[in-house]
Amino acid sequence: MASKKPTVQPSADCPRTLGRPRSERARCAILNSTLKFFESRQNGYIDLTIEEVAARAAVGKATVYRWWPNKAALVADAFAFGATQKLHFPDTGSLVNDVTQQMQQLVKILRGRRGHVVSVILGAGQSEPMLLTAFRERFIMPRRAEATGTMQRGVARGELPASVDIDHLLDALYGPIYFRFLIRHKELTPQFVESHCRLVLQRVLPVDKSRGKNH
Amino acid sequence: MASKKPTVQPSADCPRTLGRPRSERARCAILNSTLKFFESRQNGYIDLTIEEVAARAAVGKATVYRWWPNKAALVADAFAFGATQKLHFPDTGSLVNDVTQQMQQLVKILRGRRGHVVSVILGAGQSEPMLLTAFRERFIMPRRAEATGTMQRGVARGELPASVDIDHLLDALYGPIYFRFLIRHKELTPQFVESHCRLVLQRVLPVDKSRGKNH
Amino acid sequence: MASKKPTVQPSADCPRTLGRPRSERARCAILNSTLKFFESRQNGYIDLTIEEVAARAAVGKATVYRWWPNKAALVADAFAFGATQKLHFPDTGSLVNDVTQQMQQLVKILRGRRGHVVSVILGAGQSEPMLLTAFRERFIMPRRAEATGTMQRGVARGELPASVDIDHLLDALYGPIYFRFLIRHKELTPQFVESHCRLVLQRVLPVDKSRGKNH
Amino acid sequence: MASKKPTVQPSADCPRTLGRPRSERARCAILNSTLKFFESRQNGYIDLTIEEVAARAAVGKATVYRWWPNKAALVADAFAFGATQKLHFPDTGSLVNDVTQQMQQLVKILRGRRGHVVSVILGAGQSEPMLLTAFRERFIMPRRAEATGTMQRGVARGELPASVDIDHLLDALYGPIYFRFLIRHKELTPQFVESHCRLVLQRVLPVDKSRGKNH
DNA sequence: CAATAATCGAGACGGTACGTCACGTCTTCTT
DNA sequence: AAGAAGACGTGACGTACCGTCTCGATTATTG
Repeated sequence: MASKKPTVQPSADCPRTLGRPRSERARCAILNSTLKFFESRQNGYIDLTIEEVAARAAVGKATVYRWWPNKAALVADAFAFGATQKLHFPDTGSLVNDVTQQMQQLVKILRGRRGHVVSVILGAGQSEPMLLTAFRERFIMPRRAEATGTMQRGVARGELPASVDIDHLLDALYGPIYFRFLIRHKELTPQFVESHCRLVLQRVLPVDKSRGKNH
Repeated sequence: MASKKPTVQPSADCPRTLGRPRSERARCAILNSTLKFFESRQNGYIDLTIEEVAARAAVGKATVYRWWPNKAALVADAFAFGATQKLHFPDTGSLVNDVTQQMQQLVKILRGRRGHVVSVILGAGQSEPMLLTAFRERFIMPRRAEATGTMQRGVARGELPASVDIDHLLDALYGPIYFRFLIRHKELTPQFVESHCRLVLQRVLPVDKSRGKNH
Repeated sequence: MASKKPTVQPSADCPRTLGRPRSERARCAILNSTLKFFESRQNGYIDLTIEEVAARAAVGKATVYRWWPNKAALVADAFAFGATQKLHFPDTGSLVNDVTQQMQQLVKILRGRRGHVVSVILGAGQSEPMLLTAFRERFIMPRRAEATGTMQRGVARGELPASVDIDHLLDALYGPIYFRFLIRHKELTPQFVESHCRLVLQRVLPVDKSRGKNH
Repeated sequence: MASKKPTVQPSADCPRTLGRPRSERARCAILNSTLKFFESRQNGYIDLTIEEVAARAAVGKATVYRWWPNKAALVADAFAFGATQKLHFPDTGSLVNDVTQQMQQLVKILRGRRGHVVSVILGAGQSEPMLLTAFRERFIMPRRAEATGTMQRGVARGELPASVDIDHLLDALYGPIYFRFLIRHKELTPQFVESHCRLVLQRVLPVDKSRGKNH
């Protein structure tokens, strides 16, 4: 579907010159009104209406449809627009420390205002492949790439065996976080994060150095 | 919430004798038509229309609304109605075996027809607390209770330390499964299940027998 | 349409014996609840609901349908059931007096509680021939027959010419009453009745005796 | 009642410039489809369905509700929209002639296609004050105003006494027409009109010239 | 500077599904 | 057999949003 509606800025080869230029005010107002809707908690993807988004942004409905083909695209863009940039891995020299600290940051986000947007997107994404893909590409994957770097540093330092399956390890680390976040059967506390990091990494660490190696 | 609309069977204190009794045919037709809708894959919770459910079940719309207050309740009931009963833990004498086998069954379900219903419910549940609660109570929790039993057998057998946090352990086991199931960043293969079980359950024993004690 | 549902009481030749006899209580309750509905003023035929009639009469809906084929029949019966019997022509020896007195009684009814039922029936009757016919046969015609008698007495007394068209005369007398009653453009006062009787009868009376005949 | 839904054309104080303008095509299609429904005879006000009106006009249901608050308003407007304009009093120099001719026109309309609309409106109007009022203001009253003019000419010409109660006289003239039209107990023939006009207007003159004065 | 062109706000349009209500029928048990 | 209770399939109700379509007004570039 080569849509005529450019979600991103016009590419350089397209003149993009005639007529009134797109209103930046409108764009921001729309994205913000979308974010605001979710951040109030309680409301879900289904309850989000373009009609209301437009009204709250003091924008014509057509202006929304001109730039976003559907609700999913709008929500994905809104999320990216407001995405927290400050979610990074430190480099303290200790794998466990690095991972734990980053996961604590993640959990803080998930439990905060912005967290609701994440669950809404993941939820709606189950019925809207586009939305899920967008979330994966824009949120999960970049962080995963960085996490891979952290793991490789761990391997280099000898904290992890060279044979470790990093993808598996990341799922083992983050899976239970999202599990509790999405199923809500138990609270997602910092204590849980702490203890979970230890649980998983303890299993992949080479045998405790203090006890001596096995060979 | 003392709703007038009893989704469950009438409690004993209600005479339940006056008037025409509820049609069992209608009830089944409605639930089946709901299930069928999701099992076709592709369609999401938003696309499910009470109007269509009623029509496909050859039932009046009002009959649906008489017994289910909203779409979420209907879907939850439909899921429970068709819920796979054959998802149980064997008792092979080996914790790893028991858990692995049950998780393989679970993954088979998640990857099959019924799996789509699960993702739809979990997805919609992010915006409909009632739906999520229903799914948790009816699907997750019963299995979790059984799993707890299996773990306790493991403790009794000495495969797990008495101090183990079973809730945490279950999240460590199942979280990554659901993570891959919901985020879809990597395929949810039997190999992954196998290897993940090993990862989490290995070295849980207070002392790995094959390596001998340290003192 | 030889309906199985007898609106009138069973004829004598029908045994009418098997099973539980029709409940007189139910019949009265239904008719009364129907009348009561209209007498509150404000509510119209369209707003009358069999559901509500049954509920207010503490009667099963089916019991209403068993005895009355439709709303029109029910309303017609209810009207007949509660029909004022005290609408008769006096015989004072003076045509003008007789007619005036009866018309004043009629107007009193039309302006009272029961009047609303009349307008409702006439109104609904415009779209339900059966209802209009019922009202005509049960209310208009009997009175008209009596009026015809009064007129004939007038002819006998020499108050009216023998050539008078009684049907026309009655329409000239009652038409304007119902006109004001139904169109509501002017109030239907006793003064109007008084003056209208004089207007019409003055035109059909033989030339005023006090002035003597012309030849 | 300062309704937001303007049934009439926008008043001058309203800019009426923003947004897409109201579709004249839709307005006409709706009114015509309403009229057509009644002109088929047989069907009554109750049977008229907004759903069907909209469908037959190839118009969204919401468009009907946007401009007319209820069925009554729609029917009233439809009637006004198609209202016969050619119902006027001639000025032949003779009161009896003028009135007779106009009443014959009226009766022709009442007995024709459009007559059914009139009876439907008057009927439904008995339960819907708004509808009755609309009919009175738009149909009855304008004609009555004109009739008053005709009567006043009669007074000027000496055909009527200056003291005549014109309202009463008009009711005496038109009441019986509508009486027969609504009760349907006798046919509404041109002969009846002819003879009724004569009845009411004869001897209205203070002194019948043809017979000479009495003193 | 005027013409051109795309966007803006506003809001009406033809639709679809909503959740409710009453219809007239039915099925049960009770009287 | 008739009663009350109340669930049934049906279909219209009036509402809310959908995504599209005019409008007049605005804001840039181009001739």
